[in-house]
Amino acid sequence: MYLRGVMNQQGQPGSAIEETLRVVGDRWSILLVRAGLRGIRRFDDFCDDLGIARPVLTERLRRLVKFGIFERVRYQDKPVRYEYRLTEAGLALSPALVALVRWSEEYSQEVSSETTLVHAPCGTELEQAFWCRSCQTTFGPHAVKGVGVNDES
Amino acid sequence: MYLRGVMNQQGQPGSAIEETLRVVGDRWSILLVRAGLRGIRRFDDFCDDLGIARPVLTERLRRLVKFGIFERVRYQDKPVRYEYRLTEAGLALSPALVALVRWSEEYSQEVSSETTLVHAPCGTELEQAFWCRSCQTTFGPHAVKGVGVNDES
DNA sequence: CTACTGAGTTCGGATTTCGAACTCAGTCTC
DNA sequence: GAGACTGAGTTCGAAATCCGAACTCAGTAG
Repeated sequence: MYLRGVMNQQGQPGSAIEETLRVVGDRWSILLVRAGLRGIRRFDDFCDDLGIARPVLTERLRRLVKFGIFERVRYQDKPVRYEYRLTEAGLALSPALVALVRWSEEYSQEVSSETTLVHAPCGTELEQAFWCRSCQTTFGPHAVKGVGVNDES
Repeated sequence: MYLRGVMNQQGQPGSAIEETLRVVGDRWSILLVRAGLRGIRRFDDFCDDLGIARPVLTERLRRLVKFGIFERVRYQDKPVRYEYRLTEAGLALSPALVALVRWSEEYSQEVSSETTLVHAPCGTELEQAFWCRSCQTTFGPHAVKGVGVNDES
């Protein structure tokens, strides 16, 4: 097989997505982002909502803050209290989340097969597509070059 | 099939995405899917490409097979050899992957900001959008109802 | 004075991950 | 036909993570 410029062994850069998954690719981080999108901001609320262990939550939030996905905001002074809010970068993870939710709905028979993701203004179930500004068209994953979907085969 | 029966700690069913992340939400699984999309199929190639430890790869592949994302295919008899191919469900994870790659490129500090994802026919950098069949429009994450993106704010 | 809140820390034990070396059947090279 | 090689794993002990439960610390409320 041919490796195209991706060195991932020791301390090498690795591709962008590998770094990203090193930050966000654990069992909790994406769930934390989702909780953030649902409006959860406080330590104890994350804890209760996800059932994550406190020390792990502490460490995870610290890391997500460090990588600019959440920010730690003082929201009260008397007893000093902080909460965690998604940054713009954190919000920008929502397409990935939506894709995961859609996949979950389609391939996990389990439980409600009710559609949970809709276009807010009209209530229609949403589709996810790629958009080409030049061509003014939408297209599916097979016309994407770069993840390797269409490399060789 | 697929994800039926995945429980969280307390034995509760949990929402669809929680189950999904329980299967796919670790440091390696998504990278394995990506490697699969890039055409990698053999045990040793996954190993070399990702630098994943062999015992972990064994366990991870077994799980992904169990949940219908990869299938284990005998491709040779003389010495019996198996390889791992993405199933349809596995391929269907590509939108999530693409979303992550795009996010990585845009927000991940470090490394080249060269565009790696393009619309194959024309070479334009792709955008990712949601598509409403009823309205015949694309829209961004803020018009999505269901992940909580539009709760308050 | 006591109880409670919120955001953490500390603890010891259980689980997961790691790299390196080993296995095992068959095949290729000399 | 002896030795090296291949591919798909296992086995090992050490190191890193994860866990729940209990504790801390500042301030507030009764």
